[in-house]
Amino acid sequence: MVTEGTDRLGFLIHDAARLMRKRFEARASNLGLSAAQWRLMVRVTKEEGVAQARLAELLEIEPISVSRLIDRMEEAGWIERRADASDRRVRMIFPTPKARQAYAQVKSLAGEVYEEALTGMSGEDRRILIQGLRTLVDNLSDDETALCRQTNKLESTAQ
Amino acid sequence: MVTEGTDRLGFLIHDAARLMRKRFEARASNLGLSAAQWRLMVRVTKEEGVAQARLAELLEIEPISVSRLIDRMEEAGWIERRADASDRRVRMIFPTPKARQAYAQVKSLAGEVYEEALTGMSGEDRRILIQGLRTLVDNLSDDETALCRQTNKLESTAQ
DNA sequence: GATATATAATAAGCGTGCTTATCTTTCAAG
DNA sequence: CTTGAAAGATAAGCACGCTTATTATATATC
Repeated sequence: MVTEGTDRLGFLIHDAARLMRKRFEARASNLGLSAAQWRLMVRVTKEEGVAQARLAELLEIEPISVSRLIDRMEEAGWIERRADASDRRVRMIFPTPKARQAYAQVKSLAGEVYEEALTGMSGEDRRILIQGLRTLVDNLSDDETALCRQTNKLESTAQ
Repeated sequence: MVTEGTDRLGFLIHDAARLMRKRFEARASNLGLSAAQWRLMVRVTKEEGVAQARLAELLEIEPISVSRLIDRMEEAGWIERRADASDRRVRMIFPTPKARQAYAQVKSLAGEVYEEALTGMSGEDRRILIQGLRTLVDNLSDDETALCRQTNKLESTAQ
């Protein structure tokens, strides 16, 4: 089954992700919040006190990447590490008051970017685009992370 | 107009791009070719002898990024720099025989990844997904790069 | 209880993007 | 010509992802 334009899919998605990140960061530049930091902030806000290792699972990045992302976010005053009394290996991550205050603002800012991105598309086409992206992500997710994906789905329906 | 799931668009596209790059690079690992290097190789193959500054425009990345990408690709034997006789500031970029030989193989490899990504989607949904991504990229492209996008479109229809 | 394995976090170093600054070369204005 | 602006390439240094290795702590097994 050959759909016209499919041979550019990788380039298209790469460009879409890049432009979306760029537009978001331009909007959030006054806050000094990057797209990666925003992704982490969403998780930490929904699940306060989460351990770094769990964050790495949720964000599907490596623990070391979380560690350094959190270094910068802690320095910028977005989150703070606290020791876990029951397991001294663990650092529990909490949003700061600054993060809690900024959350709603950044969320609506992200919504604006999405609306700009989808301008000119019908509701039905938007639905198919989103669903197509979900299918694509499912198709490309490794089997060994399937359990983790299930968990994410349950959470996202609960939000 | 609120379409269900739209509030996750940024996360979805980010994940899709990440997984696609990851899957491609896993497949191309025996060749030692990254996704970024493949994007550049496609351009250089279609337009031999292109200058680095022009490559930066085509790829929509910064000239310095092209410079370092090419450093590594030259070292790996994918491309070569040649001096431009008429303008000694310019480095003309050519694919090596090795690149020409690998091109078809990598192209079909990319096609396989796209097919895996789209598994389970109807032809019509694929068409809408691709068109939606095109719309999104157009919507988010800055006005100052509009001329460049026009150029790209003309080229891609000609391929 | 001692020891082996597993887990949480971090360190070191690389790839690919970025911004800002510098160097060389070209070209245009006087 | 000369001089100054523009353009091509690169350097330096940062963000955010990665792999591989290390340290500290928990836990399981003998």
